[in-house]
This record gives sequence, structure tokens and C-alpha cells, in this order.
Amino acid sequence: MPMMSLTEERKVKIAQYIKSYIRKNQLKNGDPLPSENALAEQFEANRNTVRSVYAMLKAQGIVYAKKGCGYFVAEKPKSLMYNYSSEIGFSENIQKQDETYENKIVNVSKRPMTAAETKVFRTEDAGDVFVITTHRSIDGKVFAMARQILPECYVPGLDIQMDDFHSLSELLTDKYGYAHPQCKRMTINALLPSAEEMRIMEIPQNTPMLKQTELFHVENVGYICYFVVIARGDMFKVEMDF
Amino acid sequence: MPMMSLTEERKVKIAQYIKSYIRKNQLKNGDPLPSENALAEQFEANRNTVRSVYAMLKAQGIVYAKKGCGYFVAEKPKSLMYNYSSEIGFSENIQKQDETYENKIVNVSKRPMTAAETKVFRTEDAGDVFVITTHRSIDGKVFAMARQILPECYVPGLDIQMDDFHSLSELLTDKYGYAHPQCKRMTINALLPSAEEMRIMEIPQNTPMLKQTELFHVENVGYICYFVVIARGDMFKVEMDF
DNA sequence: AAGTGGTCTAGACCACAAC
DNA sequence: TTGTGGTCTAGACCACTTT
Repeated sequence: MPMMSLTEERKVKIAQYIKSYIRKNQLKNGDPLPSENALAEQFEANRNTVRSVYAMLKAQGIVYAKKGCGYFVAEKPKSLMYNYSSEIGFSENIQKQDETYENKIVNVSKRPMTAAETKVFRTEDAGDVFVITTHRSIDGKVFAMARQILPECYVPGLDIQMDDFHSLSELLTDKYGYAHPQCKRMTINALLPSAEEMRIMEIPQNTPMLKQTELFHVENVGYICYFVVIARGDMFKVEMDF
Repeated sequence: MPMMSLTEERKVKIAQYIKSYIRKNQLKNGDPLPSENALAEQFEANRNTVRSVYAMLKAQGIVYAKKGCGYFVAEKPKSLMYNYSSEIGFSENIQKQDETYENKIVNVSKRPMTAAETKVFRTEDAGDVFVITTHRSIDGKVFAMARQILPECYVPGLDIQMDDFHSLSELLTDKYGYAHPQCKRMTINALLPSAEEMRIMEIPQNTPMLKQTELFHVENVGYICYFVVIARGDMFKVEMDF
């Protein structure tokens, strides 16, 4: 049997009260909820206790808060559906869905290949790699950060071709004449954001994030690109059809 | 330019200090770190400020705490790799990797099909559905909860056949003589755990969770099973090869 | 002016581990 | 006994919105 402190029991009661309050009054998106002080008095609890309950409901996307105004019933956020294909790149796919989608390069740098990367790319001699950092946004709101790592030997002089960038696969086919790169392996996991990701996406520390890595291969050339995306869990969903 | 409070600046400094402290002293897994009180005094900060820094590092898996003992450098947790295939079920796949894997039925119930489910299963008449709830564990530790939803018409009398359960696909092929079910659609997203999931998996509220849904189809029969798994992000990773 | 959520502080108390 | 992390409280202050 799980031991529970008195405060913890109160939290459960308060959370149940808020949920049933929404249900019984059939509250919709935007309808106001009891204030922290009102609930603290009603349940003879500390305001921090109430705040922690509301924090949990906020994290679950059930309510939201407006400073100086109160708590309100939240609508389930529309999440961007990413219909995955190992053939078509992310940007090509999303652009069809949402015209406000933007994939903006924020940094291009060159550095020596790490030992781990030589294994990933299955190359003999480590050379340099290009690291392209991009921010993906919808409606001007950054919802994902991506890092694309390419061995320099496959894309010499890449750094000066970044002016009219749309997507990497477009660049590889148009400028370098490669066949369309294909994803050979993908991994997905969930994690919390780093401090940098919190700052850039303007999200709290407890935002669940989806991390997706892909390894791309080009016929007769080799493993050409290692790809990492970190996206907000509440704005991003991966879908695959078989 | 992002406004930062004095406390927030202090947090950044303290976090940088701890990370560089680990790096410069080349600390490994299990090595002790400065106490909350020591850092609070050193940086003339409140203990809560230090705690919030350590909380962030904990959530990122960089450090861990032992009550009454202190903070220590954490080792990166081994995550269970799920090499996904639309042909082979989860349990079949994982069992090969880890012999301590267990998939235990905790509940089987029958209820009317919802309107949303009639769309998913693409069936004309809603009947009842079976809902099978299972807990998945490694080394006795529950890391995921799964819900499998099957229209009763495809699996009449399912509830009494649960005694020697190993996996659903095995049951469908062996007991009902169906062809091996195949996944037609999969979605993946990240979210925070519900109160029930926190309780059962014994995880804090800010644990990032991976939610995976699958829709299974059997040739000449129809869409037979809707499948939802919620798994701890720090213990579970999906991998796909193409 | 009053009420709201957001932030921060100082301190108390607890359970636990080490000495 | 001392120090540790974990929890909880009471209250102050802020920025903000509404009245």
C-alpha cells in the first residue's frame, strides 16, 4: 500500500474536485476555474499545495493560467502530425500540411568527426563534419530544433551554399547531384528539454520532448547524413502507415 | 532579448559550476557532488535556488540524489531498445532481448464501443469491445502500461481464455486461427504521465513518457485491435530499420 | 484598489545516512 | 550528533488584469 502524506491526500482531493467541477458544469475551452486562494481556503490547504495541483493539470494540458487573471479550461492543443516516410524528408512533408511552417538555419559549423560518428557513418578516415543547426517553427513559434551532421567529403564547400536553403535533401539532389537520400534507421525516444531548448522554444522544464534520430544513405555513395530532431511533445506527433 | 531575474542568473551560474566541477575533476558515476547547503552558501543563494538547479540536472539524468547522503554523478540509464517491426509484436521482440521481461494482464473488461472506435475499426455496427490492460516490466519494475482494445465480434468469449496469456498475437493465431495480425498505422508522441501512471510506475510527475498507438489488421477479417502503450522515456526507445 | 498567478525567501520539520 | 536531501508552510513581493 502506497504511503501518502496528508498534503498528498489533499492534492488528490483538490485535483478530483477541479476535474469534477469541469465535468459537472460542462465547462468548455476558456471557461474560468476557481482561484488558488479560493481553493486553498476551501480545502484548508496552503496555497502552494493548490499551486502544485494546478501545475500538474497544466502539465497535462487540462488547464492553463493567465497571469493576473486566473485559471481556465484548456483546449487540447492541435499537434502537428508528421506522417513519416523513409523516402520523403520532414520539411517536404510538413510544408504540404501547414503553410506557416518554416525551417530556418541558425548555425553552420565544421568540426572534426568524433569517434562515435565514424562508426555511424561507417567511414574509414575521420575527416571534418558539417553541423547544420535549424529551428523549425509554425506560426513563428519554434517547436523543434534539428541538427544535421554530414561528413565534409560528401559535400565539399557546403558552407557557402546555404543562402537559399529549403531542405537538405533538395540541396543534396540539386546542388550535388546525388540520388534522393533514404532513411536506413530511425530511433525515437522521450526526454526533457535542455536549458538551451527551454530558452529557445520558451517552454518550461517539465515539457515532454520527442527526440527522433535518422541515418540517411545515398545509393553508391554511403551514409551521408545523421539527423537529430528535438520537438515539443505537445506540438508534434509522428505517424506511420504500413 | 530574454529578461532574466537575479535568481535565474544565479541558477545558470550554479548549473555551470556543477557541470564544470564534474568535467574538470573527471568525476564518474557515483562520485559525490557539493551539498545543497554548501552551494547555497558559496553562491549566496537560497537553498531552494540550489535545489531547483539540482532538480533540473536530475531530470536530465546528469545527477541523482540519495536522501540523507547527498548528490552524485549519474550514469546514463540503459534504455530498452525496441526494434520495431510491423510484423512482429512487442512482446515477441523484447523477450529475445531481456529474459526478465514480463507482460502481465491486470484487467480485462467489456464495454460498449465508442463512436470514435467505430471509426477506427471501420465497422458498421458498434458492439462491445474487450479492453485488456497489461503492465510491462523488466526486473520486476513496471516501465510501461498497455491497453489493447478488440471488438467482441472478432474474439467471442475472449475473457475466459486469459489464463495462459503470453501475447495477444499468439492468442489470436493459436486460439482463433487468424492470420498473423499486421500493424497498419502507428503514431508516437511524448507526454507527461497521468496520476495513475505515476502511482503504478512509481515515477515523478516530470517523467517524459512515450505514447505509441498501433492499429492491427488481419487479412480477410478486418481491423482487429487498437493498441496503446505508455512507456517511461528513460527506459524505452523505439528503433526502426528500413 | 483589489484580486490574480508567478516568484522568491526563510525557516521548520522529517527521514535517513554517516560518524 | 551532525549533515543530508525531501517536504511543507507562511509570507512577502512582483507584474498583471479587472473593477
